[in-house]
Amino acid sequence: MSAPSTPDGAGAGAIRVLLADDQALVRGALAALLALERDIEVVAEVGRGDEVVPAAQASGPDVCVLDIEMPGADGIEATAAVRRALPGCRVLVVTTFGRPGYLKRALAAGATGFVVKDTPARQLADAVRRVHAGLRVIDPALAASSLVEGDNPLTEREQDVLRLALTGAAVADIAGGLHLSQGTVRNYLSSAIGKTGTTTRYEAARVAQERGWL
Amino acid sequence: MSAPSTPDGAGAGAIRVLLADDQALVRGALAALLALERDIEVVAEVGRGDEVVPAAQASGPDVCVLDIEMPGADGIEATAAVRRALPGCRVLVVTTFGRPGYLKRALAAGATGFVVKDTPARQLADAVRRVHAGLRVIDPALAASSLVEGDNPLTEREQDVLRLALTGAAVADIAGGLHLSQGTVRNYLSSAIGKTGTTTRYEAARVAQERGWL
DNA sequence: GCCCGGGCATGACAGCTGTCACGGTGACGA
DNA sequence: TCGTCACCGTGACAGCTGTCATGCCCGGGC
Repeated sequence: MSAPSTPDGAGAGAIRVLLADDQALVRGALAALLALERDIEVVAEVGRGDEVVPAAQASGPDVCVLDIEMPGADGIEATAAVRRALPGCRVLVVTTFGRPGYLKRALAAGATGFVVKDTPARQLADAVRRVHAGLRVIDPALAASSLVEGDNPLTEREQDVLRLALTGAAVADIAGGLHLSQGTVRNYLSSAIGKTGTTTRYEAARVAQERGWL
Repeated sequence: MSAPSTPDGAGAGAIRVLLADDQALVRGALAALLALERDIEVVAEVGRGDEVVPAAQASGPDVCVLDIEMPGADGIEATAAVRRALPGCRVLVVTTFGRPGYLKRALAAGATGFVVKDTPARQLADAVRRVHAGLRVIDPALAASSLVEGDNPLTEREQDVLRLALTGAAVADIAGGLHLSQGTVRNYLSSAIGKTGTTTRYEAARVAQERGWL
């Protein structure tokens, strides 16, 4: 495979890529996949969100390929941090769950591309190239459902109580954790249940999470 | 990298591998990783559990590398089906969640190996070789926690009601779905809550799922 | 200055959840 | 034959959940 010229005129240099995924096997496999491309070079691999920026600063990638669910910091936080620390570096988010809420937050955080792990493997390298060229790479179906779903209707406090509800905490525990009264917590829960169209706080939390609202 | 001789004396032939994972990107990346090994050949890739046996029959793999969570049939069902249909074919289960319950059921279904996606990438090929040689490949930490946790204490009916509880169904819905009275359902739920050491049916269902009891 | 929304709170209420006691039936193993 | 276990059921009860009405305070936008 011949090496194409890079859009910014840098000549024969390969696209330098940093990979972040908490699963070592998946990360290594993705590195192997990208290493097949002569114009792409994997220069760093990390397994935690909070290792992305230090590793990027040390290795100087052109593109960061980031999973979302990682310890230390999630991929969206890492995206924002990368954009701040290395403005010339572009971010491609690669995630298991194609959640419209994730897509929106990723783009808001500065990601150039967003693909899900259902994507055919051969498209990953192309996505990296396109992102490197400054082109948007977003799964069309996901973009469509993101438009349909609209913005997150939950207030900050509603999100707070739902996050604790996800852990199975009782109203009294949530109240204690957020320094609110139990009645207030019940009001926020009830409101969140209404906005998600569910009947219990557990369902509300799950649906909010699925939509990327949490 | 030189090709080692195979343990069964088949000579220079590479180990034929079938890959099953519902995420195309992960599946393709794993195929790329294994394809780097001169003694391993990926002969088929499928994305659904119920495609495993037909594909295996068509391609004649020595080892099937199976994810667990797949549409059509999960990797444990696929393991049992492969062992029945092609007794000479060995199975290596590769999964995201290292759940002791999964491990036990996978081994009971006939899997020779069981690794989690936290495994370093370079160990996958070695795991495939060892499984091909008939050797057990099991993550030691997982094996240890599997022994500690003991068997699944839930009765069939308790599992049934917890599965429906996972979907957020109310007692009346669960009763209707299983043709039981509401009181009976509450008794089973209460018993399952006790056995999982939780306080709500949602937590009980989640914990049971985490332990591989569901 | 007014209006609106979010945050926070109290209180009342209907219905649900989970626990517990008790009991019948059938299968199975000793 | 007996004991045990799972399955199934009823009923009572305490406490929790979710809804709803109502109201205050504060900050932002018009």
